[in-house]
Amino acid sequence: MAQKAEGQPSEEILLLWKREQARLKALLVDRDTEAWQQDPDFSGLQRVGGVDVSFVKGDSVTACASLVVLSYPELEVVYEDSRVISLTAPYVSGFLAFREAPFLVDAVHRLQEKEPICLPSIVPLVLHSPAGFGVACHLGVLTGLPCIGVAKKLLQVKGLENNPVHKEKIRLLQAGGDTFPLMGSSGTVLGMALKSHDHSTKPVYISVGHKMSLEAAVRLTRRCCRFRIPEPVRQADIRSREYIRRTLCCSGPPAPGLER
DNA sequence: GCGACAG
DNA sequence: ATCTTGTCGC
Repeated sequence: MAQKAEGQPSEEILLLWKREQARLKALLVDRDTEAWQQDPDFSGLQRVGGVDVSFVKGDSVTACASLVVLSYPELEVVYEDSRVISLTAPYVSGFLAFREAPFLVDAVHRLQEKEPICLPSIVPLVLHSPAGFGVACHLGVLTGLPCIGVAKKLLQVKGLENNPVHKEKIRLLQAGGDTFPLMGSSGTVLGMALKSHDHSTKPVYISVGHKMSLEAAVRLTRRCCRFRIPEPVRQADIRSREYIRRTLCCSGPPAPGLER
């Protein structure tokens, strides 16, 4: 039975989701497992991936999921898989993976059968996610690929708050590469705020995904940044958006400037 | 005057 | 997520 893509999920579904998260969490590997992660320059790493899902304006069901693969360290797109999808689960903060991950897993599987060459051995997948057990962990465990969680905003959970103290820490970040830990109320480090390049006001929030330490995740993310948003995720975002524009152009109000 | 909370 | 223009600065 499919869930509705809008509204709140029933308590029953929510319970199932929590159990599934707990099940997957037991399979999570939060340390470095690949040889290239030990190298200061990540030599040996040849591909990095990015995923994103873009939406149609007044539609909470129709979207476009994109998976891109970039060469490393050049950061040029060498593969793209974009397609229109129909979401079945609603968005619930903390459970984003149940809405988006199934389609991302599909894309990874298509990559594996269509372009096995693209992931010689390792494709670390960069994407958005928070601290805890977000999309990066979820996707990582389900695909077995190393993943990194990258979020544009702080997920306010487990004591994390975008309060004046937090804002002050952001203000104190000097140069690209500077970081500060995201300390949860339990005293655990849930992630890192990273100033992704010299001239960005807002940091990016890095959290462990799968098969990679937080330290390596931050270092690699930093190396994937041409602008504030890591290039793999940025390309996935641009391309999924563009795909929607070209494919579903007849929806929504007329574009500004084209009224007459 | 609205509303704050990954996408 | 999405709706949105110009503008200031490197």
